[in-house]
Amino acid sequence: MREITKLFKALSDPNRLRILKMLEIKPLCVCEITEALRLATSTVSKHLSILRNAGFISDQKDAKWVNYTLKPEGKACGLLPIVSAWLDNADPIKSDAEHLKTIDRVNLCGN
Amino acid sequence: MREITKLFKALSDPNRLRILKMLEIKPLCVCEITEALRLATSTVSKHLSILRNAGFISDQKDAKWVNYTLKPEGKACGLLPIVSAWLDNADPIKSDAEHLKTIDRVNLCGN
DNA sequence: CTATCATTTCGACAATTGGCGAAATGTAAA
DNA sequence: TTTACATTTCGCCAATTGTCGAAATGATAG
Repeated sequence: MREITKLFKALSDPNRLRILKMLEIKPLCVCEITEALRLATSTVSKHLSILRNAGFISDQKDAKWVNYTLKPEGKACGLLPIVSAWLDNADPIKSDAEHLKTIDRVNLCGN
Repeated sequence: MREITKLFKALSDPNRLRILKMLEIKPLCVCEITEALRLATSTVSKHLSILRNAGFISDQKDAKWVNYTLKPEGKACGLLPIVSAWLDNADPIKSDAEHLKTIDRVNLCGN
């Protein structure tokens, strides 16, 4: 029961939904997501830990960065196709996708 | 976006999930749900308004009582089959179903 | 018309949540 | 080994949430 409510709590925040939709496009590191959402790094890190803990995403170290990716297996992701389709028409989602094209981790974080 | 997060917030509380599962069995009035969950009536009423507002349930007046029922149409209920299956194995759900058999609104609320 | 009674609304309170900046962590490069 | 820097953790604060009891509501029954 706790597992299940944790899963829905994770989906209850607009910034976390934006993160999931951006990860649908490609894996991203914390600083890229921070730039896209315009939140403090620590805030983004906390959102990511909530999504990871609920089973939606996982992380892999890559040089200086931590890449986050959608986790295709697991109970949680049975919902994602449905939710994802709803979100395509929601407000900041399309502009996030555009914004993402202009974001480059090397430019963002120094090289 | 707000619509969608409202929907997930509604599913983020264990007592509200218990209510949805009980309504899957049969329509219930507030006092029956109150007895099943052992919460204050006002608390149950608020949970029901959150579920109604998110599009999961609707209410019909029936003599002295207000019957709540699952709402089969609407975006919200696309999720329910999936969620419902998860919950079948969750902890208080089965005992709620048993408990429900012994609950009668006429006995509960005087006649 | 009045009284009853199921339900909703209100006000209060403790607990949780989302946000921030600062400090800690840990890894990669020098 | 030491430095640099991306990320996480830690306090803190304001806002939201789940809960209750009391008061308001509103419809039914007498």
